[in-house]
Amino acid sequence: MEKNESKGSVDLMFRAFSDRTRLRILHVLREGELCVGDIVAILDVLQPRVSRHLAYLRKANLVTIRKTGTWSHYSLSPASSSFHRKLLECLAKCFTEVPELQADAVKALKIRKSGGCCPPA
Amino acid sequence: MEKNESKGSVDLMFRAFSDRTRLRILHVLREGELCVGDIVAILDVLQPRVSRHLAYLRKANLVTIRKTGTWSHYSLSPASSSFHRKLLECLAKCFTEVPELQADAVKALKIRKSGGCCPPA
DNA sequence: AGCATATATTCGGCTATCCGAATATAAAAA
DNA sequence: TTTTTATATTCGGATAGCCGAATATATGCT
Repeated sequence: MEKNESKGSVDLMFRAFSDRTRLRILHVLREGELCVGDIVAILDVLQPRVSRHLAYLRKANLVTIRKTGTWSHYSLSPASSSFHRKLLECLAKCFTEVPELQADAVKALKIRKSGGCCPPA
Repeated sequence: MEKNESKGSVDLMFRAFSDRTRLRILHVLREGELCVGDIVAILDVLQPRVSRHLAYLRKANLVTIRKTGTWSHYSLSPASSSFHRKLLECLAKCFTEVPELQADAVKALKIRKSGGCCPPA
C-alpha cells in the first residue's frame, strides 16, 4: 500500500471535498500555485476563511505550502495514493460541470495574467 | 452534458460520500443488491438509521430501489455522469484500503451465502 | 377486520463544523 | 524599533447534520 491510508486519512480527504469553499480552492489550484492573497481575490471571501480551509487541506495532505518571505504559496499535492489520485480525477470532472467553479477559473486566469498580488518567483 | 449536473447535484453526491454510514452502505452494495434488513444486519446499526441514509442516497441518485411486497431492495445506480463514474471508482479504491469496509464485505458475503433475510427473487 | 412484518418518517436533542470578528504571529520596510 | 503587510489562529455564536426513540405507512397473513 502506498503511504499510510488509514480510515482517518480517507475520511479526512472525503470531508475535505465535501465543503464548497475547499472545493473551490482545490479547483483553482489545479492550474498551478497561488498565494493566499490571490485565492482570496479569486473566491472573493474573507482571508481568515481561506486560511482556515487551507489549514484543513494541509492536514489532509491535499495541498503543499511553500513560503517566501511573508507569502505562502499553495499548490495541489501530488497524489500520494491511488485513492488520492481518484479524488483528483473527480476534481477534474467537477471542474467542467459546476458553473461556480468555471467562474472561478476565469477569474483565476485573469489574476494570473496580471501577475497576482505577490512578487514573481 | 449527461443528465443534470447542477452545482446541487455535485454537492449532494460529495456529501453522500462524506458520511461513514453512507460510505459503508455504498460499499456493501458494490457486490450487488441487498434488502434493508440485510444492510442492517451487515452494518449492525439500527434500522431507522439505515433507512434514513438510504433516503439520502436515493435523493443523490446514488442508489436505486426495487420493491417487492414489503421488502425494499437497494442497489448502486449505474453511473449517470462522468462525475458519478469517478466517484464510483473512488469507492472501489477505498474498499481495499479501509479496514472497517473490509470487515463489512466479509459479513456481507456470509449473509449473502446464507440467503439473507428476504425470500429469493 | 385485526395483527405481524418490513421499511420509512418525524421529533428533540446533541455534536460537529462553519462563519465573521478580533487577535496573534512573523517577516519586511521605514 | 515602530509600522506595515501577509497569513494564521482563536473565540463565541449560529447552523447543519447525525442520532435514537417513537411513530407512521404499507403490505401480507390469518
